Amino acid sequence: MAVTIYDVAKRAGVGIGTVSRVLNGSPQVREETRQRVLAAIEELNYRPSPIAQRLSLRKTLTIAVIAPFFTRPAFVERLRGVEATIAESEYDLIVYNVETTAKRDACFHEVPLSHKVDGVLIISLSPSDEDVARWEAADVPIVLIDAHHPALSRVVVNDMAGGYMATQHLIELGHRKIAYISDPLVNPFNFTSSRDRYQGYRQALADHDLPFRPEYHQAGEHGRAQARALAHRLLDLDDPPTAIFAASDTQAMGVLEALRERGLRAPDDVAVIGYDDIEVAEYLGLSTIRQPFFESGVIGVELLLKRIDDPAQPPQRVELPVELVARQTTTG
Amino acid sequence: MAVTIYDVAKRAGVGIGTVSRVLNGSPQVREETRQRVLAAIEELNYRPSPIAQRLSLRKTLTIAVIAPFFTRPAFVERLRGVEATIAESEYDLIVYNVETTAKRDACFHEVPLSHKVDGVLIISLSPSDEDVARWEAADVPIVLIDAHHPALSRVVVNDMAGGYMATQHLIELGHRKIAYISDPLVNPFNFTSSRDRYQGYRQALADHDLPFRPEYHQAGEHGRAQARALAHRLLDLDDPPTAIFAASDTQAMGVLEALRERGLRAPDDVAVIGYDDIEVAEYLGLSTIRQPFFESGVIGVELLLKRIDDPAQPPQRVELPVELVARQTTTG
DNA sequence: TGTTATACTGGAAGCGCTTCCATTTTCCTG
DNA sequence: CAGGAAAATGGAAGCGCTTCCAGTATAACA
Repeated sequence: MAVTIYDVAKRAGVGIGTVSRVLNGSPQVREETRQRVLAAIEELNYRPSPIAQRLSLRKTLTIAVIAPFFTRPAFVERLRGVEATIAESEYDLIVYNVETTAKRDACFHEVPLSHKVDGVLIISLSPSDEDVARWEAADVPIVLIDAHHPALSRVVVNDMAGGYMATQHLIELGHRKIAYISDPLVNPFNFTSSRDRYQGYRQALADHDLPFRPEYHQAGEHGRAQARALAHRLLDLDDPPTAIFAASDTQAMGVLEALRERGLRAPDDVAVIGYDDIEVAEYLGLSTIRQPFFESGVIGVELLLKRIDDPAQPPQRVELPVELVARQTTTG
Repeated sequence: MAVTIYDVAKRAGVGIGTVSRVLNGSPQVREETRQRVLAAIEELNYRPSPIAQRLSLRKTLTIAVIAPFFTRPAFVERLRGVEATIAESEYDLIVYNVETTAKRDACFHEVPLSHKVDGVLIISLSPSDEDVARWEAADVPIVLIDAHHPALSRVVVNDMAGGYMATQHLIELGHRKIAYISDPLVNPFNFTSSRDRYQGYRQALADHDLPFRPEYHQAGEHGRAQARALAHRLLDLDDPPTAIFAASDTQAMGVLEALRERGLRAPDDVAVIGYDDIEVAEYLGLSTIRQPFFESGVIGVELLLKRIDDPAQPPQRVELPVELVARQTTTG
């Protein structure tokens, strides 16, 4: 049915070994023979079967990415970086979107052991020791992006520094009553960013001799609506904060919404800073902490491909910088 | 190295045919034998090699999606629908992100002929007759989402109706001077939505005996910043419009930005309606036309899988409804 | 011219499955 | 308990490649 290497060989009057050699650019083919084979390939419009190649090579030439892509805008940017880098390699990219812990567990269990991929990229989901042990037995290279495990290669940003930076920015603007709105510090997905940013927030307060007030930390499910409710709770306090640091821009939008509902304005009444610098942040004039999403995807893939080529590589940790982007919601 | 079907067969004291039969749930295996095989699989922690299965079955069990995913928020929603549906099937999903016409052409040329996939989903990119002819020769099922070609199955929304609906909404609110901001009607990616919505816009004007004024249609590259510039141009007109219909919410945001820069307010000074109902539209109080992105992805996959199972299926066209979402930027 | 090193080439074996066909086992029936 | 139909099973062939090894052509040299 489909054209195979045998058809090409017959047409070119050579053996299949020779065809294979020209396909793979082996130098040990006489130029004249190569041309003949190339002509036959062209005439038959032949494309080698990737499946057969993979079986023979004992490589899948594909890598998987497991991520909660679509629940948060930032993941899309990371995926762009991943796709762009994979596209330049000989690998295919297969994607698994995780929106529930059940799906995460299923992916964690099945994907690395499925013989479907040569490596796995995991975004924003930190595996347990048990997961990692299971994977090591299977000998599948794994790289984390925006997630943590000491035994695995990973590319991260310093969320603690980011939290510190955001808080310090507010302090430098003269604020003393600074609240923090985030996801639950402990959550089923084991997202660590809210926790790390919280550490930075606490540290910045401490370094500037500001007291930490438990009621100034409000945590709830991720989302604009939830953050809005948390902001209202903060503003209802007897001694409400004059500045709010939200653990993501999405949440910061909820905060802005709450302010608007009360006829309050940022930064005059309450300063607001978010985290991520998603697309709309600029439009909203939202101050934020920018992290290099696209680049994290690129580097994650690079680490993974390197690991696949040389499994002896020790796990590597790459830390990317974050950057303060001061806009109107803090500086007016 | 890896555990193969032979290892399982030996361990269970059966032939490989029998192991294959239990793997594939064939009924013609004695229960006792089945249990023995299952036990061996368990003990050896065996997983069949998908590559070998695929070679033997002569199916790739994977489908590709080609899309300009990341340049516009709406695509992400569609991708979610695609992924969710694929995840429930036995297929893998491999993704190609298209951000340039060169990449699009490369994907259009290579992907369907590559023997890598059993079917292809194309989002928002309309192929040429030549493309389609080439694909038909290769006999690869193709389904379009939000794109058009008479010979291919596709799931679309009625963009003309959407454009009509948006315009009529503005007319019903009393507006007579209604402008339209869109992508170029003819563009390298051959996106058709701006064009179709334009038709609807024109038709609604005509049906209500309103003149079409060429200067009220401003087209430019997609993007908030570009739309902002176009809006300024409209507002600089001697007789500026009192309402602006933007062909996407992203562009509507640019319009709102321009208004803000002039100290104008929506809807009092200028009413604004967008298209898509992306996430932030609600936050902004932006009136818009909602289309079922997620569902379009789901249905696209369903059409494709049906087509793969039965290649005799004639091409099908599924039209999804659009819906007016009236918010503050038109109704105050 | 013969000899030998070197450059090319053909094709069998093997990758890990599915499936078909032949063979063996089990189960009825009389 | 024999005989035959039905159920269960084993394993060869084949999917389309790569690669290794053996063999053949070519070139270089004496």
